[in-house]
Amino acid sequence: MEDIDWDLHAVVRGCTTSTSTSTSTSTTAATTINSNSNSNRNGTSSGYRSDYYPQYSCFSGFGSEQGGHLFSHPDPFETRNVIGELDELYKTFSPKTQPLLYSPQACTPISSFSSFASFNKDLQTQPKQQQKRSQPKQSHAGSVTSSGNSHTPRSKRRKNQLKKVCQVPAEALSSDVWAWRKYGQKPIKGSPYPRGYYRCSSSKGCLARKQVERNRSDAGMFIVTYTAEHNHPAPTHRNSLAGSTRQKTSTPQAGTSNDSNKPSSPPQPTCSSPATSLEDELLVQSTTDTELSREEKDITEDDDEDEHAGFSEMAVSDDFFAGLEEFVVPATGFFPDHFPASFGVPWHANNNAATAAGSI
DNA sequence: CGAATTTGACCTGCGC
DNA sequence: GCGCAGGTCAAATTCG
Repeated sequence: MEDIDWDLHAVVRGCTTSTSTSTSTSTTAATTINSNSNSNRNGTSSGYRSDYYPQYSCFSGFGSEQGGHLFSHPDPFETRNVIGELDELYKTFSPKTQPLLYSPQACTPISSFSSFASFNKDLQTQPKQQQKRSQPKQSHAGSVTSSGNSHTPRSKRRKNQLKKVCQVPAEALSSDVWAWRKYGQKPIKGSPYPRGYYRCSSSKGCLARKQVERNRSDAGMFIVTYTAEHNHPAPTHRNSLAGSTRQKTSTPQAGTSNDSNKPSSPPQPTCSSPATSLEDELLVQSTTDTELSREEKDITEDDDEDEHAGFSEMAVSDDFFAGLEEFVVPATGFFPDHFPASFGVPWHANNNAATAAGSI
């Protein structure tokens, strides 16, 4: 419960932020953060496919060194040059990949950051909050840790993992063909929105992971970080594999006037993907937050907003997209017919998410 | 009943 | 070296 406190504050801040900025980022850029020991066994087979997200651009770069300079461009909106560089990098990163589908206008690498994590940290200048987690360690799962994924000692997680960060519109989230299963959610310091952790549920052995976080500056955008790659072909149907992703929408959350806005998301089984749900969650949370904190807007620290607002990075390794070609959609088309419902996404419908957020 | 989500706890990396 | 924050696990819960 104590967390609530934290959350609320965060919420408040988020509210402010989201409302105030929101313009800077409608574009996307991509950056590959750090790469090394990620789990891609065959860097070739599967990966993140840029065409998958036609709407937002995808770039890829390498480790922080390169990635960093990539986005160090002073003017966030001077995409062209940057893009060119990105493109090169991208090629470097995935030589065999096809040309990026992103369009210059669409993508605007804004800020430069070597790693998303650090990026976040930078933003977070607020005083450290005391964590109340100093609880006696239980020998329960603690050690389990390593056992769970004995192969991947957490140790190298942060340092050597290949991460691909991208900023995508809410709609894009739902367009994800992969089946993701949520395995955790955490409030992120300095961010009003919690970060959701998802792993590929299509294949048990798949190490692909994804983190979804709402953009502080632009509530309409989500920061998605992909880690590792899929070791299996993308499902033809988004939900073909994990079709059972729960869609808790429903329920009597109807109270929210927002519902009226959304096309009452046609319960299309196929459309309701994990992605959607996560999207919902985040959205809901933010929404809730917004409502809650509306009054405290001022509290916010807008400083960061602007700065990161622009950062939309997307590093996509071709692998990711391998097999997704079918999903490639014309820049205009945006989504394949598979995900029509996604749009109607119950932004506020998911009380679950709300609950989660609130309970945090 | 099986699968997905939620949530609290634990572990590791990283900054100070 | 210490503490914080992020990331992951797994039990419990919920839902189809």
